[in-house]
Amino acid sequence: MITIKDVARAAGVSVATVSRVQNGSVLVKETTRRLVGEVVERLGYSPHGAARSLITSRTNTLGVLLPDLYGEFFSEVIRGIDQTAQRHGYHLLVSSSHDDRSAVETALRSMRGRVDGLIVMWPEMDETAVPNLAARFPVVLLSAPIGPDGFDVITVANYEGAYAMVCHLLDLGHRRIAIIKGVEGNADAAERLRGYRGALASAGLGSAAIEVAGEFNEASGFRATGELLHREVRPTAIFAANDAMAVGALSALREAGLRVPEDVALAGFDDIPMARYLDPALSSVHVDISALGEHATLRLLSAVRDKDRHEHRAETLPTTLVLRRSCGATVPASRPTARSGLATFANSPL
Amino acid sequence: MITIKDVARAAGVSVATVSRVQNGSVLVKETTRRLVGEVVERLGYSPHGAARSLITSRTNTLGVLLPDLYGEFFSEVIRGIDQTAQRHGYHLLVSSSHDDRSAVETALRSMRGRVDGLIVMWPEMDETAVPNLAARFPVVLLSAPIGPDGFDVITVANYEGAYAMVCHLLDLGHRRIAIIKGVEGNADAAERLRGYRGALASAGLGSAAIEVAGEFNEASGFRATGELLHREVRPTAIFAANDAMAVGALSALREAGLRVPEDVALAGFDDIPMARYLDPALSSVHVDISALGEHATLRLLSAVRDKDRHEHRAETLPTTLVLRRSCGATVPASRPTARSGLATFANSPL
DNA sequence: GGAAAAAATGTAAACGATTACAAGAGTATC
DNA sequence: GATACTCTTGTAATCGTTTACATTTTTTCC
Repeated sequence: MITIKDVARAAGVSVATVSRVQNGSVLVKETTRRLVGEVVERLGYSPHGAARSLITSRTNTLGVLLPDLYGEFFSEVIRGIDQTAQRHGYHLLVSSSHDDRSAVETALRSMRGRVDGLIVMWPEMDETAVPNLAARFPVVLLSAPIGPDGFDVITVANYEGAYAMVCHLLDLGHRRIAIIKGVEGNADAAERLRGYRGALASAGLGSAAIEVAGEFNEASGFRATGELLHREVRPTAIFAANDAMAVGALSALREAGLRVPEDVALAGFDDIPMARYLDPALSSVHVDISALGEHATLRLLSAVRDKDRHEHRAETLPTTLVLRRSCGATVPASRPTARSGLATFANSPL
Repeated sequence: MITIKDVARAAGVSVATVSRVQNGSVLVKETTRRLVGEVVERLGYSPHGAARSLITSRTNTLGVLLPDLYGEFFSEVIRGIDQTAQRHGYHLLVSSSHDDRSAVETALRSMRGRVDGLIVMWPEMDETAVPNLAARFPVVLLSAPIGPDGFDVITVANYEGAYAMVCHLLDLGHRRIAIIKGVEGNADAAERLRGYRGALASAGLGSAAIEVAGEFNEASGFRATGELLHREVRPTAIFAANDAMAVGALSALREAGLRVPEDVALAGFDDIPMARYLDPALSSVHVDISALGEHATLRLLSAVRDKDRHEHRAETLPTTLVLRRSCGATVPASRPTARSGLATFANSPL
């Protein structure tokens, strides 16, 4: 492999000069610059990243720790992170499947000296994990249920979104509204549940809650819906704590011969890209998922570059209600309006 | 930041000993091992990745270059890569948006000394780019239209898959079958088109081809379908060269008040996870997308570990026809069978 | 108890870059 | 022509590890 020494020798200059040319230093005569440039080109030299990182103590890389890489949600998060990082000249080191504490710690250790900062999405996290996270390099947390002591935290307006959606279902006249809950111990799931309960309570229906467990994936949404349909008193509306479960619910309802929204209304959370293409198109609480990644990256870059001046804060991304056919709002079936079918092309990231 | 020297000093041993303990060398007395271990723990030491890479010339990281990170297809590819890499103790450095030559070259340069090998998905690549790829580190190409001289290449049975799907549509009695083509210059797109033409030709319909341009995304599928519907002679079946375009086509057909499959049959390619949840569920040429990533990773790991013994080869992943409602096969609407709706849970990776 | 062998530890040279500092080469000024 | 600049280049230390080799300590065996 070609090193800087090879280039220096071939060009008849010192390694310092080659280094200076590579880094665009002004202290190089034009003729030398050209000479070295040619040799670099001819030999196909590219600097050794690790060596560079070692001496400069900057890697130009950001670490990303996600619970999983499966599904549209994480895909969108990564896309947001990647776009932003790339725009600022940073690479991405990704790692997934960190459900338990020790897996996260292992991943963290292995990142030292490889990244300048880290984005961690870990909704199951609790305060006891904090000490391990801090004091290595800047960290931005996504969906973590803790305050901004030591890191930036970015969350989604889960409570408000769920509250609004359930209120909407109430407005449509539903009184038996079920929720398919998210993963136990997951911060997003907990807040969405709280929003659901809050909305029911505000309508004086606090005791009418119908709650069934789910795990944020299609299969559990399918299963949970089957369970709901076997109860004596069937719900007239189902609010799934995320879209993946809503997709499973939709399959289960179709399978049971029930029409959506006529027999059972359905709503989800996240507004993943797929939501608008389902039939009926899925009403959901819209989250700008890639913006989540983008904000996280911007906070992290700020922390990385102004280590001193940067101050941590907690940020909450707003949610909006996206009403499509599945919840039985007044959107006509055959000719979808701006918010449901076709016109989504206008504001979709295609 | 804590370095190995700090640990050595605190433990009253040399850095060599600390290093040995860290790497589980057998040449360490048990008591020393414990002592050092405790100090490491107490100080929260973790070795510096770049320093380690520099001296060992192994990074334990694989690079991944994709055209994009958007959509279910790439998401699945990455998932396959990640799972496999992780299982073998490797990290992933990802980079996206490499449509043109120079972007790829830049990305390549910046990877030296940061990765042990590279997976490049670059369907628009041509032979002239080969010299730049080789001679740095092991490279595995996905969907590249070139032979295995210098790297491993993994492709999908595009021709066969498209051929089979179009034959199926012919079997169903369709005679005016349109194709929404993929990106110009894209190897996968070209092969799928060739399969379409081949199938028509085999039925003596070579001159009846109806071809319209597309770009592998929902919007272009929508647009292309609109175009098809405005022709004097409407096709009775549409074969989209990938599922994303089929999704757009489905929206356009629904929008035009046409029933699928009764008025127009529809089929896609890739069988992305979303396909089974559409209504009607989308018939598609199934590609085991995450297996694509997995195979690429395994080939690369082999190349990385047995640099000498490893020999390059070209591998083609088989495709299978997945018939759901959208193409008008004999799958009943209300009770989906094993291949279409519900039962997909059984073999899906949920 | 002492020599030889085995086991444990330490010393120091790498790895490939960056960069402070020193030094050499021009060039303007008197 | 010497002095004091500026501009360009080179020398060598440094980053944090690993590891060959040297050295010390412990064990074995007679």
